[in-house]
Amino acid sequence: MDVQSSTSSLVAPINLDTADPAVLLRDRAYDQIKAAIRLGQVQPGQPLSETRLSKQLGISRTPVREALQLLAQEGLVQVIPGRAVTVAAPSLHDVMDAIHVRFLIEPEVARLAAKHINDSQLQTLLNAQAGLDAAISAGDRTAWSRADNIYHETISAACSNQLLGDLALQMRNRVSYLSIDAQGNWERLVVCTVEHQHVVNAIENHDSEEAARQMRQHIEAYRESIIRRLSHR
Amino acid sequence: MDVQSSTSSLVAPINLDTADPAVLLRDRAYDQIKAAIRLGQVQPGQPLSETRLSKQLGISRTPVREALQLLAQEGLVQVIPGRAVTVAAPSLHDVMDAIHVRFLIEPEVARLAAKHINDSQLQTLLNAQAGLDAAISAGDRTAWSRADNIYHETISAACSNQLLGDLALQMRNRVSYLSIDAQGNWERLVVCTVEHQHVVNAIENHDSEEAARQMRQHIEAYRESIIRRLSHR
DNA sequence: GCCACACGACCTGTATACAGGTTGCATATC
DNA sequence: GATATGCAACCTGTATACAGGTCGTGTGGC
Repeated sequence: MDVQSSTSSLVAPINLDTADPAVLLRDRAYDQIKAAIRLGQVQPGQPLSETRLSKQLGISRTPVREALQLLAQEGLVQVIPGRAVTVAAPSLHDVMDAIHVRFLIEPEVARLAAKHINDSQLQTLLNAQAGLDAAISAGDRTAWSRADNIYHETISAACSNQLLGDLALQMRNRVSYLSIDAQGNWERLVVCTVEHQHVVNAIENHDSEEAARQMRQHIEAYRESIIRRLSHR
Repeated sequence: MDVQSSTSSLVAPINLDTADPAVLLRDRAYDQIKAAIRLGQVQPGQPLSETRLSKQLGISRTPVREALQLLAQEGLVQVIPGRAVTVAAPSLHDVMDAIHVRFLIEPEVARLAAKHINDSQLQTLLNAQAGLDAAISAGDRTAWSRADNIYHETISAACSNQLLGDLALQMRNRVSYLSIDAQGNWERLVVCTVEHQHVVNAIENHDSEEAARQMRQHIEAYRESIIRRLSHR
């Protein structure tokens, strides 16, 4: 079967009438394409034709093109000039490089978050953790993934260094859509949830060093789970 | 005087005949605009009109627009949707955030570079250091800046983690064009050159820990020089 | 049966056209 | 003289048009 068949529309058309016209089409296209990649609706290596996407989204090529370039800058798609745009298919080496960066950045994000988090953010974080726990109990991968996103976004937002927080999210997004990632491995998700709880506890206690330590452990465990999974095959 | 007067062309027209047609106009526009910002030919806060730039470069708005969006993603320009694109004018807080990230990343870059640098890269690095020394002796700011760029680019390239190296360069570019930066302060440049030498020595000896330590000290000294300079006024 | 080549569909990169909104200035009004 | 108002230039966001190149297919030759 042709994987790039246009029979299955990867993205829903953008409703130009109801949506807020102040939101740029570029940004809406960006969100839709990014979501499609993260939900695994398009596989790594698969081509993303500007023309086809623009038809599916019901807008012109220009905003689609701009959205793809944003995604390329973030490493989610790969642009081969003059030929094609494909969903990025990072090598194992690339993945390890990204994890290395996460290992440098995220413990510091957690440390700062423990210091600077405000009440409302803390509440969001606790809710996200509760969502992770609930998803584990219910055996619901999708719900877990959704809560996980909120979890990481909240910590990043709480770290009081927007640049650092954004980088942390970007590094995470670079690999989180890959099948190599935790999503596929239920046992890893269970352990991961416990690790998350440790970080939350430290942040709730405003214990910066502990938060950093727990996050470091979390990333390290994440790294090892990937290595283990690969050598397993 | 009108700072955005079009009498002084900020960028040179792109020669469409001689240049390699395989290089996208977008990338050439990107290089030109980036250079203009880094050379201080356009000041932070100053508007960059797509229309005017496209006329000055002799190309259409499309590639100019794409170049500006790349620069926006890297934090060199700020886009205010529907209104204007301006040269980014980061606040002191923003600058400190970027330095914080550099403090996390660059020591690791130096550590890895000490491990993985190859002979050709090492030669380039030694040449760059010689260029820094020579520029100091000659009192030539421009030459120093040029050698400094090569210096940092070489270390980043040598660190064997392209993502990390690219991030390091990006964080540096975010602030290096500001007047707050070292460029304006000759004494800082002299000290900076010595610090660079220490890093080079460690890398040449393949002493990873020492390279990381020296780079950490370098960033810390850089941070303090900025604070000192600001409180000075 | 296998390889070379030509054709055609498609796609990207760039240019241009159009619409809506913003800014700044000049004029009018109080 | 200060403030409100209307207008005009300009600028961005989006759509569309055009040119060149790439890839796959199918045909012809061996």
